[in-house]
Amino acid sequence: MPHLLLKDLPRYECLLEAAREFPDLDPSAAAAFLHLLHTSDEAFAISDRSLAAHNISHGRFGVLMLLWQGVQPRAAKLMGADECVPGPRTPAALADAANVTRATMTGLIDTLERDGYVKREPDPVDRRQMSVRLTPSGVKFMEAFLPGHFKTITGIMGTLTEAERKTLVSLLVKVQQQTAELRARRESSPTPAPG
Amino acid sequence: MPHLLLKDLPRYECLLEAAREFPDLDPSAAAAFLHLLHTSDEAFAISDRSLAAHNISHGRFGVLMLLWQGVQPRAAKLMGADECVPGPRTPAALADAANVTRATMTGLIDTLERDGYVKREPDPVDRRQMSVRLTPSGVKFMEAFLPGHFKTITGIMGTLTEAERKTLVSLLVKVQQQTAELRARRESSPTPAPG
DNA sequence: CCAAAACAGTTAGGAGGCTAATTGTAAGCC
DNA sequence: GGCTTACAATTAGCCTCCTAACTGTTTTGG
Repeated sequence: MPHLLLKDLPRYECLLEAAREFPDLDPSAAAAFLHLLHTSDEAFAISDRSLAAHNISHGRFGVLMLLWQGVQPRAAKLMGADECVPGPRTPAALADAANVTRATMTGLIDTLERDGYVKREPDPVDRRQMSVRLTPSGVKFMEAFLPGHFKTITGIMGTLTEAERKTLVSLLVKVQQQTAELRARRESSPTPAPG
Repeated sequence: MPHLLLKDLPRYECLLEAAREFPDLDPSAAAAFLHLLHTSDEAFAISDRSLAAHNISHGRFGVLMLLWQGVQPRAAKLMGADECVPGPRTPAALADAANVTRATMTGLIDTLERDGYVKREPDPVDRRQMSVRLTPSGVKFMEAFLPGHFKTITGIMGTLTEAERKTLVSLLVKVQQQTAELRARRESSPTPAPG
């Protein structure tokens, strides 16, 4: 569902051929890039169907996960907290944790509130802030939904052995580090280094 | 830009911990899944900036690539054609190749036409059909844009050796096959096999 | 030969992203 | 105390994707 990606990826031999015409084209890099996006897209689509069957989107699901760690101690562990931390509560903190803008978070909370999964409450101390909480209905949804969703994800990766998964993650982490560096480089120096 | 994904992925030890509470959670599968989507998202964002700097989106870029193979023989090789094939021309064929709906393709062609990169022409034989072609301006754009874009993609994967790229692709292909099977299974049997 | 079905493309309306502008509240500073 | 700045959240408006409904054209078949 998410990006537009070609249905059929070019074969590697074709990239090799094309590289003769385009000196800037690195065939193995292009192949890795295209396969990465394509595979992620497919995996995302499977996961999305699992969510859509319960009338929930990936965005909303992320918010529910973030809120859930404040409700269920065991959920906190899922999200990377060493101990039981309350987790984000304000729209701003949620937006930061979920990596979306505050405006987007407003929209997500709107629909979650409309569906009865979360509730906004004004902060008694700072009247600029709101506090967002899972409703009992939201907690119930997570309890009911998560096991099946975990199975779906396991199914997607079920074809890889433990060792292969480990290798895959280590390669992906390398790419992540590279993208992080590229982003840092671009942010810090719109003017490339002098000299 | 595309999906909402948590900014910080849970660490593997946390997933291991959490798996004690959720019997359906497979820690290594979840880790692989999350890293796959996250890495793809980062790579996509880098590529998207490269495109956005030229006021073009991934969707529009895909359409331009599809049309370009009909103009430039060397471009055809990039797209996986064994020989110089004319490539898709009608909105329906483009939508099919790009894996989006026809309605979406209408919108993409609208904006590309507005920006002067493509042109719609009525089919003289079948008056239901349109024929979409790159304008000279569109061809010029591709010639000017592609080398830099190839460099961007190469940069993203630049941290991996040739061997690592090969390994990565082979693992991703395995996952693709799995997702394809999962999709086929779901499509063919809403009613699971009898007996 | 003409009605029905199939098909190409578009339009209408929805969801979830984004940026930019607004509103209301808190904090800092004469 | 009151002015200015900073901040939280929302609103408004745009983009790209979707599905569903609509328009016009071709094909099919009695």
